[in-house]
Amino acid sequence: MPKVGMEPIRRRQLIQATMQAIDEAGLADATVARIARHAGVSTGIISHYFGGKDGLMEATMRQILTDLRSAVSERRAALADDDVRSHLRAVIDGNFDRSQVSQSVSKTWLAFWASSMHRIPLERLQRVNDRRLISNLCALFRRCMPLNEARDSAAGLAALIDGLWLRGTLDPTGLDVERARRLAYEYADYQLTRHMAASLNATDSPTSPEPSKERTHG
Amino acid sequence: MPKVGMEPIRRRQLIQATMQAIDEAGLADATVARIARHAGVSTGIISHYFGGKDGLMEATMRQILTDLRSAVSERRAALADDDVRSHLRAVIDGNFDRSQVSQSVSKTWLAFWASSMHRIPLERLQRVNDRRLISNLCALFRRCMPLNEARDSAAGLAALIDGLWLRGTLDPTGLDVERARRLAYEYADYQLTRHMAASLNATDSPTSPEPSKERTHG
DNA sequence: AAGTTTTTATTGAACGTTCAATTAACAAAA
DNA sequence: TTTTGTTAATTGAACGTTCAATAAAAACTT
Repeated sequence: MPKVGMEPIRRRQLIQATMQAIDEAGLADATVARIARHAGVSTGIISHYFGGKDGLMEATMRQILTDLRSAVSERRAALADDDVRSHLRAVIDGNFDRSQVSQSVSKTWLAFWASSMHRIPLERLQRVNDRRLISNLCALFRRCMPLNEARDSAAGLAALIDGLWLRGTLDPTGLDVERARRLAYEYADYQLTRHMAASLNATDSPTSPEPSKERTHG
Repeated sequence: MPKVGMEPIRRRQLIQATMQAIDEAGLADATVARIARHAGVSTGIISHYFGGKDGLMEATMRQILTDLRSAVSERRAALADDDVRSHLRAVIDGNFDRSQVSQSVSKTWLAFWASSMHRIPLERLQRVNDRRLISNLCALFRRCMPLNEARDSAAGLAALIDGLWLRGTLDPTGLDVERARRLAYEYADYQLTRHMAASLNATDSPTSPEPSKERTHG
């Protein structure tokens, strides 16, 4: 009879080893030999369980997306209050979880992000995730503002989250998670209050103020 | 004497061809053969003018950064008004120029962004550019708010710009430049007015408002 | 013993680099 | 004007390396 229950163990091992290899050497130099070495197994095992390197890469990205999805939905499910603001903060917190977990996850995410533009299977996974974030945010903002404004608020907040995360990943110092969450919180609050003020004042001038007038050039 | 003055022509040709190749097939499949084919020359010429593939890649990234630098500084130099708000908008406009120029530039930028974490020469170039953007923004915000707040405003706006650009690059639809600029403008204005309101009210509570009913923190 | 898991050795394709040969431009010599 | 010499520019085939995939042997579990 066979050796039993090895498959899920090996799959988790190899996915973890893939992230470590990408963290260590980048996607271009994450060879099957290096990945296998990280997992403490031989190279042939990768084709055995994933059909090949591409299969392992896709499984790794799918794992990362699944983890992010869980991080967000768990936080939203655990909310005591059901107001928009709390849900927005839960989404923000969940999205910055991926950085907290480990540097290897962040680097792997970024590597896949870049290569998803040219690898169809990765692109599909990427787009599903992107749409979910926008969709979640838009549905929340929709509770207290018209659709068009909700769309812009969602696009802006999603961009800010991704931008903060991206800069934190590239920064050798690492991401300052507390600061990133604070900036994202403030932006979300700004979007909420901005609409409240507009609907209260009922003015038709939603555009910008004139903060200061200066001269010199930096 | 030989055919003279070919070097600057070939260098420009090959850098252009590199971006096209990366746009077409991604950094991983941007082989010297493909790049040479795009430029209409033979493979050997790359080593002749750039010392090798790595040299060409570095030169390509340097070109992109130089173009961005020019786009920003030209817009700032051409400003009629010298107030903070105008300068911020010039920086924003300049940063979204790189997307307008062409898709190949955006894709190349993103590819280098991801690989800069593992290639030291690219990382150095990347960091110089990052610091310049933050430094520019921080100096501008510094004109009308304390240093700590200016730092946060700069970090937030830089993240929003990069996030909008990143999402636009990944989106097959392409970046909606007008919308991206509008969202960045609004965020910049929010940072400016936020401080004005705080300094006018002279309250010691610079934190968030209360848009909807809530209690706990996510 | 029987069958699955795992290793090891091998294969063929693809890559970047190199370099001897060729081409083209120009100046000097005839 | 024509010829010859010189040299940068350019080619492309050959080379050595590296990689993922494969298959057959080995090890291990039931």
